Amino acid sequence: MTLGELEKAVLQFFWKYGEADAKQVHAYFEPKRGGTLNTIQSTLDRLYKKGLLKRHKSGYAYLYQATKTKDDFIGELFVDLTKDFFASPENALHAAFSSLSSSLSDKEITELEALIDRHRTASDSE
Amino acid sequence: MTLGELEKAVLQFFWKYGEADAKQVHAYFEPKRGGTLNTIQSTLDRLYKKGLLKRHKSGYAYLYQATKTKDDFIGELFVDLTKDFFASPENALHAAFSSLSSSLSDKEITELEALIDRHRTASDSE
DNA sequence: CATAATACCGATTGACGGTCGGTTTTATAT
DNA sequence: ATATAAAACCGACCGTCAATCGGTATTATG
Repeated sequence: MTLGELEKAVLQFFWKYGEADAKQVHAYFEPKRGGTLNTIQSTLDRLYKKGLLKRHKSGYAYLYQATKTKDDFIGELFVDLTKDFFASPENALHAAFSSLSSSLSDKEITELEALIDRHRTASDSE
Repeated sequence: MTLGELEKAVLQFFWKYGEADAKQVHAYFEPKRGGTLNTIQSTLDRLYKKGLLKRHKSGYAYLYQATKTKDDFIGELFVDLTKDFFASPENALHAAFSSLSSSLSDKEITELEALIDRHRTASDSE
């Protein structure tokens, strides 16, 4: 699943603002980058067909919103593009952390550790 | 930086086998997927121009090898494709872990934690 | 039922990976 | 030095896909 620049920007829009129709999305992007309403509609439709947006009619227009949270999207994206290189997402996560760790501050490491502890506790109680 | 199927496979080859010339790479892939030596050469050249392979002459041919470890590559790839969505790689790593954590076993979590501890210790001693 | 608002269709453009034939360059052997 | 074999390099073509947008069909509403 490869995403274009506009597609990524539009996804970001939905994670930030929630729900919108093509007209609203266009109003948001037009000052920043130009382009017609049609272009936005195509992009919305492409993201819809890719399963990244869902929609329902409201009056004339469709109202779109993201199907996944940003975190889940990133998680899936990560799995998707490491699957060609690693046997399992765990291994890939391990690799990514190893590589990135040297640029992480102690604070960030502590936060990540806290996140891990939280998960372990949650999983213990199941 | 987007990689094609063959490009990914060739990178994997170099991480596994180290150093090789076009002929050797072709010999490796021909039984699996066909294709001429020229196709392999183009791919090698493309990866070279992308900075993912380095090379030096040896006799007639160039000997290629990966410029980055697999882990570093994955780390950079991760940064690359999260930079459109997150302010910092740390946030992205956090998100990816949050999303993926539910599918991690306790053993995997413990390993990740150990990895983190190791890094913290190393950084303390600097 | 008219019309305004939006969806939908189709064509075009630009990148890019994959593919490979043909030509040029170069390392080696005589 | 020169022939030749081996590899690099060039250029073309195809398929895919995101971006773009004009034009037409559809549909919600007054």
